[in-house]
Amino acid sequence: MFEFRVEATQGTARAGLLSLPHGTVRTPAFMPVGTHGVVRGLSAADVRGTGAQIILGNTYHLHLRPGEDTVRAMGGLHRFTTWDRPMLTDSGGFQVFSLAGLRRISEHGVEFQSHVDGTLRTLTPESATEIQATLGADIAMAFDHVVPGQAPHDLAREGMERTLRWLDRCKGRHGELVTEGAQTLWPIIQGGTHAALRRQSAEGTLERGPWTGIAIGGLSVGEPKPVMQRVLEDLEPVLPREMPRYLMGVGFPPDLLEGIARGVDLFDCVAATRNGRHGTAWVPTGRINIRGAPLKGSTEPLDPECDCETCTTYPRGYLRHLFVVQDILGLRLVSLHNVRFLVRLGEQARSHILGGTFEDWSREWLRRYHTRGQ
RNA sequence: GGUGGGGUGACCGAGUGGCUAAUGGUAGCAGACUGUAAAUCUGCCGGGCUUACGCCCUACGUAGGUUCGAAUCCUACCCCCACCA
Repeated sequence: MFEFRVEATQGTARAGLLSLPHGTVRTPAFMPVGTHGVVRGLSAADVRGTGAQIILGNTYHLHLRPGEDTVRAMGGLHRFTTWDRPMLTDSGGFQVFSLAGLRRISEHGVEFQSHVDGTLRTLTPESATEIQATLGADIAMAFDHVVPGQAPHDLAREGMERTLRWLDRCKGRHGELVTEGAQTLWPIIQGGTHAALRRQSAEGTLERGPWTGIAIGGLSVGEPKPVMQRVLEDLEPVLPREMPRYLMGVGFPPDLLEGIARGVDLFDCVAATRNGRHGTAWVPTGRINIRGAPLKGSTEPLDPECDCETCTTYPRGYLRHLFVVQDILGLRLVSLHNVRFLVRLGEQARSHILGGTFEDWSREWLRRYHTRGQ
């Protein structure tokens, strides 16, 4: 249980197998985000059909609705959602960042004004851990303090140091609550864009181990892409080889490949479903605006190279029509494609790492994506 | 035939002497979105010229008129709607 085995490497890119209570995840892998216990707009069968091996849920959102006790009473997160494969719950740490303005941070924890009904809710390292233990995903995340990408050194240091102190509390509570083998807790590296802080965060985190996996948080929150890549490069040699690395909240297709090249094994991102709902689809030649005039009347598949339901069934002109008339089917179909696109990108990267062709393939893939096809 | 109301940019619809190339919507076009407060948000939206500040044309049913100045006031005409005969 909670084993990770690196099967092959190419440069710093890795292919591996992560064993979890509800199944094994072949990495690199993209994890669709199901904040409220649903990958927005998609059924569990839809998500299974994309080849996704593991999905996320969110502590803060599931705590508000329906409440972790309700989830437990219904048999836990897997039974609740009918998703029987591995799951991970995010701790609510990201909401410290995304709900800035609705929250107040102290050493004790974070006081949120619920975005649903305005009531005051407090999340602490202990309660976030308890909620996640009750929800019962395979992996729980430590409650961290995320700061913006442009955060100055002092603020980044404060967030990073607090995250370490909170990690001790999460770990302590998790040890008390969770039966060995039922759920694992992963820590999160912070430190903003500051190399020394990142290294300090990684070392401090590893000292507090052992861990079955480690996450890199606080990236893709407003900093330039080269900065994110530099942080990953700085961190790579510091992280133990036999530990899965999860880059939180990333990303767009190129970000996946750039991350994989720098040693990342797991990703999650809302962009696949959000962009899908907003009418942007990813294809090998870049992005496509589904509502765009050029798609009117087109009988081409969205992505001729894709094997998803959307691309093998509906022409572009029809997908555009669904967005124009604002039918919910359009949101589902494009979300479905985008999720499949990222999942497949992970699958392709994996097979190229195993075959020793990752670097060339990746370079060509990125060139084509950025060139924007005909 | 009479009385009353009305004709505004692709559409709906404000405006009733200067701040009006004309409020708002809709449609259209373009863009953004990275551990989900998002089926959301932003920009453009008469034509031409200019890198830009800006400039020039055309425009509020039609034609005339009043005025320094009119979508807004006056006259005639055309058309639409309601009610009465």
